[in-house]
Amino acid sequence: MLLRDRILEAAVRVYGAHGFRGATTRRIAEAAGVNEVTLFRTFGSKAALIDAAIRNRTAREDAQHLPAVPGDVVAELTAWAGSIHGHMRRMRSMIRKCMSEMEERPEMSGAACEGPTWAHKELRDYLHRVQEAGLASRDVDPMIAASMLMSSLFADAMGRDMMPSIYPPASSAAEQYVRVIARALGITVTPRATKRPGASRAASAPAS
Amino acid sequence: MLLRDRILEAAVRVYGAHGFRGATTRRIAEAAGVNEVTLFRTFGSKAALIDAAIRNRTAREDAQHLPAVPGDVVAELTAWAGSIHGHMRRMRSMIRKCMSEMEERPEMSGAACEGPTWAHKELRDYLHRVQEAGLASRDVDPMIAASMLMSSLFADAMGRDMMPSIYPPASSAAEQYVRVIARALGITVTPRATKRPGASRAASAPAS
DNA sequence: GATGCAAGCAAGTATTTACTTGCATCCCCC
DNA sequence: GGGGGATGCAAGTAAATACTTGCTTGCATC
Repeated sequence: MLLRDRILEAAVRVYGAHGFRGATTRRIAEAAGVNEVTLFRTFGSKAALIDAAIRNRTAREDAQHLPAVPGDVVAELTAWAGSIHGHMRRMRSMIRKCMSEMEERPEMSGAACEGPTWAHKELRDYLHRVQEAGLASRDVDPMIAASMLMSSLFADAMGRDMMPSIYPPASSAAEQYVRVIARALGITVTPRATKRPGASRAASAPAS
Repeated sequence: MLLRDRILEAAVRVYGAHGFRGATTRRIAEAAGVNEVTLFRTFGSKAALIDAAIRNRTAREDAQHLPAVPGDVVAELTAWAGSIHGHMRRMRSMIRKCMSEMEERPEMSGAACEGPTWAHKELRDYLHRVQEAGLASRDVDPMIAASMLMSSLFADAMGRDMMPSIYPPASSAAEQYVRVIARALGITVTPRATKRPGASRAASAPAS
């Protein structure tokens, strides 16, 4: 059934661009290259269609795991954070709409919360294992550290479009966040390989 | 002119609850206790009204400053972060809507970016002064540290409603974020005064 | 070729929305 | 007391929206 998937994909695209109220059945039908009546025949109502579209999108998250026994913590975290960051950035339009409509339509936007909640737990548990292995100080609550790294990735993915000046370059953002968290945890971090020597320390002096 | 302000306040309230498309002139008029026609006579159009309402709200931000010469860094940052966090939390509904509609109506939602951008700069410059004063390691880029603290406050304020389990209790959140950042910067932090002794280290072990 | 199902197409319905018009009413200032 | 400006009220308009109905067309299976 190819047509159903095409409609779902078009719906999530239009929803991401215009939100629930802005995602008119006309627009979705046009985006899917399908007659408007087909939407109602296949999904019953606009709400059911968009609900299915969001669920369909959030379902196929390829959940990436952190290693059960920590090795090179900074490298492992950087890879993981980079993938989470990329995922959030790809879904940013939809996530923004879901967040903004959570209060009005909790049953459909709620699915978007499961991903971050799961990822936070994954990260928190990993950091706990790192502490247990004696690789990090026990003075920092892993739950807080996990929250902060997740928050950094999240806010970066959401805000980079609107306020590019307050975030590091996208290519190295995840790594830099991980390194700060690692420092807080007392994990020894090797100095960054920067293109221009000396750029790593006090890189951004105040402009004014 | 009391009536104009009453309309603006009602408009921003309805906008925060329902977004641009959901903020119908009927709803705004009802919330303001005013005839619908008055909206058009006073502001011309719905778009102009909501634009004015958002600008009016974001304008009266009482900008809190960090001290020009750093003293007790953790205490100063905690106070500042707490105020920013409170502010973000009070405006969270409106911020969510602005973020989600930024792509569709950049001219009106754009005003919401100025606050965070300014706060980030304030924080980054402060951290730079802390480094210059020899109170913190120079190995961490102040811009990254500022981003991460701002991100933590922001994501907390936005996400706490939907995912309360992944954030620390609201009363101590700002302080905890500040302490982690301080650790990363190599600032000596005094151990937290917790209600139950021992709760500060390894406070949240994995549940499963 | 007949049958049945899935999809397109055209048209229509009831509701909502932004916005307008015309008139009555109130209140402040002179 | 009278005039003017601001506000309320009733009604209406044009457009958009979700959703329905009736019919045609294509296609695959028997």
